[in-house]
Amino acid sequence: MIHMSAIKLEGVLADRSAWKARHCSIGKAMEVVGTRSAMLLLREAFYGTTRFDDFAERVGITQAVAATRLKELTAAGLFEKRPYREAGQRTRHEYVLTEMGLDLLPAVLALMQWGDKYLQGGRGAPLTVVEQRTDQPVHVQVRGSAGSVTEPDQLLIRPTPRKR
Amino acid sequence: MIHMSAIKLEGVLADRSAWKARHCSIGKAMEVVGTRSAMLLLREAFYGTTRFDDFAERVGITQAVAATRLKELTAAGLFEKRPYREAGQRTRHEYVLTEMGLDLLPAVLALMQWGDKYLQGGRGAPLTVVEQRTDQPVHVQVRGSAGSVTEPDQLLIRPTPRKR
DNA sequence: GAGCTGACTATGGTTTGCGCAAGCTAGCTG
DNA sequence: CAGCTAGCTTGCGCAAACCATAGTCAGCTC
Repeated sequence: MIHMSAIKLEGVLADRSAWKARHCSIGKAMEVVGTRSAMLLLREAFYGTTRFDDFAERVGITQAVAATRLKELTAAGLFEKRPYREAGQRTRHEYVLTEMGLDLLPAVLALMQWGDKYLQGGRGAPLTVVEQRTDQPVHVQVRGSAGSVTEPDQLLIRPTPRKR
Repeated sequence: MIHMSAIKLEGVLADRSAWKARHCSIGKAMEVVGTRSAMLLLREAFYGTTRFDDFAERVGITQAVAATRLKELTAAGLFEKRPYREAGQRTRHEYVLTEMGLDLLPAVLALMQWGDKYLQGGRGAPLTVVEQRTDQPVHVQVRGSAGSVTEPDQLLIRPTPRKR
């Protein structure tokens, strides 16, 4: 099984041994959401959970970890901690996803899709994500703005042109 | 900024407090690639790196970590370790992505895209990924098989129907 | 057969992630 | 005003992730 499908590198990047990926977004992203607990808290938030105890209980982590992680994620801007009050109840707090948090959905679904395919021991996905309008399963795809799905060997990386 | 965009849950899933996500693919995926070093090794592999020393050097991790991680990822099936020989050289080994490893590209690019948007302090993406054919930037998107991009609030999760 | 090189392994130490168990506090209910 | 409950915090201990430095080993070149 031979795969010569490395992404092509352009310009100054062409000689991989001549540059270092110092400001790599992947690395930075992993420092924010690179733990199991963080990803699972995000999953829970996508499923609609907003309260502290529910997060800890449903993710299956201790409250100590939940507190630490939620604090970090809130500080990073993925969650917003908001006070709210139900009728006749005292004021409480809920953790709500911000736009920044919501924007991680493709990454989370991509991981889920991959896990469904390779880590479920042939049983396939336990859960199916569908589009309500069409009732068809959704997929996470790499696409060019033009339209169709882009294969890995059709990709090219270049330094982002800097204005001014 | 109010976001009521939790994914909808169907059938037995509707009452979130009544079920546990026990075989969650996201959790399983994070146990395989949930470290910074693993993700960065994958990045390097996508950039075309195949040799041990290059991996360690270019990712910026120690050889000890590189060895451990590459061993794990190979055991998990994301890399294949292959002997090869260049003319007049002795036999060496290279680490090549398998299909399983390649299939993580959408997840890695999704993380990169998110990091580009939120973690580069307004500077934007250091690198741009384009489609060769059209020379247009690519995006990772959640799509229904029908065609267009699916918004988070248009998603619905149900238990996968089991055959037999 | 001395030296080089690629691919590791070994040792020792710090930091982070996580679990278990317990305690604490503000504000509502009885 | 005692008790309950949501939302935490604290203390302890283990294991995993990571770093730095140094050493090993096999097979080629000279």
